[in-house]
Amino acid sequence: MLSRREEDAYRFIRDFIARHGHAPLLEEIALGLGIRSKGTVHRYVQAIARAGLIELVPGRHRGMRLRGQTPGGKATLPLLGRIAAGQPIAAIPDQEEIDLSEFFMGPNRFVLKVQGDSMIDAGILDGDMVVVEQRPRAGNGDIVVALLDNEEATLKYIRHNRDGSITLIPANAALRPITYAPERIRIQGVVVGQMRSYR
Amino acid sequence: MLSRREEDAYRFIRDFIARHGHAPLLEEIALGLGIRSKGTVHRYVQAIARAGLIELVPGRHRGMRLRGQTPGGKATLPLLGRIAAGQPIAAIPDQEEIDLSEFFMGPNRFVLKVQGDSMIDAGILDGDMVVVEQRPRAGNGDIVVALLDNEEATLKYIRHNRDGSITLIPANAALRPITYAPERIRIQGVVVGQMRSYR
DNA sequence: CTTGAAAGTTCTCATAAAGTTCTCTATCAT
DNA sequence: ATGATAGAGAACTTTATGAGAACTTTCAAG
Repeated sequence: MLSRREEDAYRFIRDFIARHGHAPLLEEIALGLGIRSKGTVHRYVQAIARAGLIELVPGRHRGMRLRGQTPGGKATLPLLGRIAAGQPIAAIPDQEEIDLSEFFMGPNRFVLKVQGDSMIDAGILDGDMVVVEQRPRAGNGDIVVALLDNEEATLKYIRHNRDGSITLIPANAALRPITYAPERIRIQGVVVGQMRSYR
Repeated sequence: MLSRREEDAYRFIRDFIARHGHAPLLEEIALGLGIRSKGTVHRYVQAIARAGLIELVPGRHRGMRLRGQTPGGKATLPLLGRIAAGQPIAAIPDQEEIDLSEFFMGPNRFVLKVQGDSMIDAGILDGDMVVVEQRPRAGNGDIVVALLDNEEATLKYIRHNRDGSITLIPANAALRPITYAPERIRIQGVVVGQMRSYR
């Protein structure tokens, strides 16, 4: 359990490492927190290490390493900023941390692993995970998990037509949209998120 | 069996922790309940602790911790199975769960919001979040955050050439790979994950 | 390989801020 | 009446925060 300033120091260290690629000096932390005494900063760093959030190499300059934990065991990562071609990383002022559980969690949700390339032009690749919210209805343009004739499940864009029929539209130039009678389609859920892990 | 006001205080504490990530001060609770005496609040907090609803670290500022945490706070979603065009959802036996923190969390990681289309063919779209692991070196084919001339940050595939030069390769047919002298490039990190939220 | 500046470590001191313990008063239902 | 519930506030203790001196170790320049 860190105190307020200790937490400030921890966040500073974390962002500093992400931005610079190496840990800050005590004096740099002090500057960042508006403190003049590096002795005080040292005390904070020790507390953070004792809390298990960083690893220390005593004596060594910049001798801190992050550990893969966050305060409170919460699944949060620092949101450093935006990256765009042609500009350095622009800090996002309003939001400092992204909470993975808030990003994806919700009632009636589950995850599916995607196989195939039918949604590749929508940025959903083979092997990706999609977060699906179970829901019997969807809006036009939603990406849905649709069960066709109670046999085939597919991941497609959906469009409800005037005549009541339903068109499932793949995001892949090699595939064609197909229109079905509404009774042949059952919507199992709507895609609300997508994630991918590079190994 | 808390009294009415004790229950009020408990609810306030719970909400406060959910909102701020740390426990409130006695004075903050007092303010929230419209009480002026922190002595009174202290009595309530003690009662709540005696009832086993929170854990106290005596003396410590903000020294409260929730107990009996609802498991709803865990960042896991059920992994139902695979979805592929042409087949029903193939249930994965043993209702697996996917832990978002394990999926993305790790030391030295941070998140960037992507702007632009330079990696669109790699399934990284404008507005996506990428999880970056800070690391000064990358392997061929990794997607990296590269700082060019200490000025421009970009997201590209990387290739190390025989002669020591470095080629940054966009995943967008409209853009061309460019080769740079190694001293012009600094690798800020390697993309280890990507996520997107549909609203 | 030496050496000195820079960085980390260990203290002590001071003050502000927060928690703890009291006592006192008032209301209200039994 | 009596005990449970509410609240105020004073007095006191402990933490949290910060400054800075003195010292040791690291690191890089020569």
